[in-house]
Amino acid sequence: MLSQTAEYALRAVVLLAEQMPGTPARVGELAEALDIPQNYLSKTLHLLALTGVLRSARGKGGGFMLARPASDITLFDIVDPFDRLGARPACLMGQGECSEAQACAAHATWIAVSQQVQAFFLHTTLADLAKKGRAAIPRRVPRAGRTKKMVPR
Amino acid sequence: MLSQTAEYALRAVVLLAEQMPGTPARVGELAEALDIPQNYLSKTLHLLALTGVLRSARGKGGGFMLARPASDITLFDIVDPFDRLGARPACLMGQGECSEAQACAAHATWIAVSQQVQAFFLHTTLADLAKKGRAAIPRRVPRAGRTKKMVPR
DNA sequence: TGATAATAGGATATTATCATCCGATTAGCA
DNA sequence: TGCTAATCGGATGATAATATCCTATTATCA
Repeated sequence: MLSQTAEYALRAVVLLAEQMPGTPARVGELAEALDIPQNYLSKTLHLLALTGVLRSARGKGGGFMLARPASDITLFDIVDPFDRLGARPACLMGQGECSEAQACAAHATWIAVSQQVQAFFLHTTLADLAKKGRAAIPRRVPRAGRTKKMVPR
Repeated sequence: MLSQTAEYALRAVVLLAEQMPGTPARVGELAEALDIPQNYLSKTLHLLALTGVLRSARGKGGGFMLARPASDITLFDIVDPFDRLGARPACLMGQGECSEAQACAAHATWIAVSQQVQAFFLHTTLADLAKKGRAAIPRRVPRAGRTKKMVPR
């Protein structure tokens, strides 16, 4: 669902959200705690600093920290610089076949599903992720239906 | 959302579904019509033949055709050999942090959203895609649990 | 039976993503 | 001011996804 890079970013930022506010965390610490290559994480977080999600401080006592309260940072903010979730093509099939103008029968359904995914990222905040424990939301699981066994890649 | 390969497969199979039943279509035709590299499409469709979605015939008059009625082929059947949509990890963040045992507040919501995506692929058939025009039925997708709050960016 | 038309499929090239290396830059502190 | 700790960021390497090439195999038809 998410690229490796976006997932790294997400995990690191969640960890940052648990940090004492005002105190930056070093990339080395984060990288070790999350088992992520340090130099890679460094660049990833640097990009988030450029987009305004994080603040970075160089030099002794430096590191990364949230640029604003966790409740003001959405998953979209964190993930979008790496995987662009917005601006997704209207149809599953890319350029082909099915468009707003002449939609296939599944078009409306797909749009609805796809927008729920987007809404999830747009509306879920870092603060939501940080809160542990059973969520208030009841778990309603639609049935999975048949699953055919397929040839592995 | 889908890999290039899966998208190619989907578009090609949709085209196959519009073919006269019983008459195979050549890869060359499909590839040209869809602007897909021919040899690449050949292998892609071959895999779908192995999984039983298509039937292939070699030699003169050969080609690919659906192995069963379009209404019996789900999008999952077509896409799963390339992108495994099933068996997706429980949480966005992969190994970390948030699991069934100790879920973050967004966990249940994410699961619900993610399962709607799966349900879409499992329950939408090729016949649905082939039908043009405004859909009669958006096939009733249960609504995701409301997320907590909306933060304007 | 030979010519031709098609898929089958291994080997290989190309490209994008993921990851590492290492020097440059910046800030704090003695 | 110089030492040290940290990010910055360009260059490069590794790996996986995407695409191409070429030959083998198979089926049809004259």
